[in-house]
Amino acid sequence: MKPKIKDVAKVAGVSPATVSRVLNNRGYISEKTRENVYKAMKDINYFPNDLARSLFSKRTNLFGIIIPTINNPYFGELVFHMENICADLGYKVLLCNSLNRVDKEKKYWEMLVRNQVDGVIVATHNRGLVDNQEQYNLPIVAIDQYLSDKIPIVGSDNYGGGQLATNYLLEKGCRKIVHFNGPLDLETPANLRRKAYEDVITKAGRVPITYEIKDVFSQKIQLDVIERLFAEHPDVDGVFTSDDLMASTLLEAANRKGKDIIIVGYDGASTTRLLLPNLKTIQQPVQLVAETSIKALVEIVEKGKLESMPFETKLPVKLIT
Amino acid sequence: MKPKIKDVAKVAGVSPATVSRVLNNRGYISEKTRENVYKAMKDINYFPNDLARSLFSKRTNLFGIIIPTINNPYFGELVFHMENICADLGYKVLLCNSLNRVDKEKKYWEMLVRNQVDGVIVATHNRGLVDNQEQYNLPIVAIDQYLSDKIPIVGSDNYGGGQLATNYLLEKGCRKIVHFNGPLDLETPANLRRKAYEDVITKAGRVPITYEIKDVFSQKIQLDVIERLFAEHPDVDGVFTSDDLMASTLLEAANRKGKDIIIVGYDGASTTRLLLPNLKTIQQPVQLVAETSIKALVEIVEKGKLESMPFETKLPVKLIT
DNA sequence: CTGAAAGCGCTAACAC
DNA sequence: GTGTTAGCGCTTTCAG
Repeated sequence: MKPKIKDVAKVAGVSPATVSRVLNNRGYISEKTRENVYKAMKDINYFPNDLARSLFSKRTNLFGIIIPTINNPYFGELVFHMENICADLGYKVLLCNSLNRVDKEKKYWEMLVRNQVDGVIVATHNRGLVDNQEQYNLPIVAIDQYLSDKIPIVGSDNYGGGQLATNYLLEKGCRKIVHFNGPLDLETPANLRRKAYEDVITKAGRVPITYEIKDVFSQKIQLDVIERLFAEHPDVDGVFTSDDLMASTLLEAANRKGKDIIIVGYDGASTTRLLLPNLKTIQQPVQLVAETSIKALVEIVEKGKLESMPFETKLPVKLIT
Repeated sequence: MKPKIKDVAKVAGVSPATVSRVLNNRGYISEKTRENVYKAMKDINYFPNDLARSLFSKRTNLFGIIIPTINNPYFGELVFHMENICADLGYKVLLCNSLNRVDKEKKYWEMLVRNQVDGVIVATHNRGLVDNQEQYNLPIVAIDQYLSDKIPIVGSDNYGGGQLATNYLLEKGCRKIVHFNGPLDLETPANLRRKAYEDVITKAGRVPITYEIKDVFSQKIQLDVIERLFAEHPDVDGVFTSDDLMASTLLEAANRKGKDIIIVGYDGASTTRLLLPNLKTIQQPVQLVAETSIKALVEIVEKGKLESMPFETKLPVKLIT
């Protein structure tokens, strides 16, 4: 049986209350008893039960992080940083891969509530769940996504990124510049990448050509769209894709076809940079996104509201060529 | 204030015990009251407090997963699958990125114990921590790593993979085949990759040439070693690296130097395959590793011991060219 | 400075 | 079938 506070008390010859005080550095305790208690804890190999403490304190120091999938260079890096920062701040991370499936995500929300998490980071496109969030009444910070006008957002400068990418392609002398984007019905700020493309292209006196990839995580759907692109615009010589994985797939397909296309992706995660160092991309400040969002969440949790930062934060991106 | 069982009871006009019974489907309850209770829960938006339940039941349905870093194609995919399977089985995942740092890992262990996790999956090289694990007295399953003779291991067939890779390079007619491996002082089964290389090369009547990369996660150290390789063996024409990231770095360097080298990596994670589809590699059955290890852990947790599988499981790998 | 006792939210005997 | 009560491990008034 695991030793409990009572056991420590017995060994140290004091009352449970005293042990608790030592544990929490609360109230006045004589040096002598404090030592005794510490020694007793060591001796019987005692570790406090955080469940019991949390039950009382109503704080778990637990955050839920909901993302589509951790098996992705960007989210992998994002969660990596988040978890790191959390560990430093004394928070623990419950990982939730929703796969962008509403049913899964709903279960996760309920699970998180039941586990009394102190707050949640959401980076999924969860339409139709907003009411839930309100009902749960939890501190939440959203990553690059509008959930409700009460939930703060942290993300990158999507519009700026789209401009950077498109302008780069123009400068490089591309004649026919196309854009690939993810599902549009999701109303995420990421759609601003496309908007920027359209604006820049239009301003340059050209006609925007865009393709929508309904399911970003399906390789097959991506290939179908690429096929269509090559059929409809064989003379394409520049593409801005709204993420690096699309860019990579396209790059590969273009190589196979012997096509010379300048491709600019989006995200610039470290793994992608490592494996595909030559891929041009708009790099998001992942670590900064992690820091900013976790800091915001902690503030809401600990102070009850967000003070030190705006409701929506747009972090600067960088063109990498 | 969050509603509790007592509130539900009041609304439903029954006692807390009855509500609890409904919640747990325990004992006999009349259809009538059951309905009433459900309705009350809906009405006041009640969610059970799993902390309190766990405190009583001594089961949290929580697993800790300790890995070096989630920001890595292989571990990202591994944890993705693990979390998925856990979710299906009703377990939750506490994510721990140890960065292979003993101090961090030690903290994680203690944290997991205090949080009363039901079990732990460890995929880190944590020398000097074994005694801790025994002291904590927790169900543990290790991924590709010897911890103690009591902790079951799940991994891939490292030796077989090493053979596959080396034989492939021989068959391709490589004259000078070199091997890159990670830190050797760690005594992991992964060292069998190198052993297999040495055996195959020796049997072919050649002399093994190996380079050790002391820190797999440092790009700089990798580049230094590559530099050394090119200086010492400019005629190298085949390399088997003990992971794909090394392979990628080497590939890049070789391209820069205009060297024609056949490279075979190890891992074959989906992200790597996506970004670098032409990279030859020994692919680990990630999903199977995840399934096997989680299933083993669940068995230990729920039945008190491992019955359905051997103490050490070596899952088959595949050569991808 | 320290102990006794009540309570965090829930469950399981034990009664009726 | 349902209610009363004690207790999971811990913290914190309130006494002393």
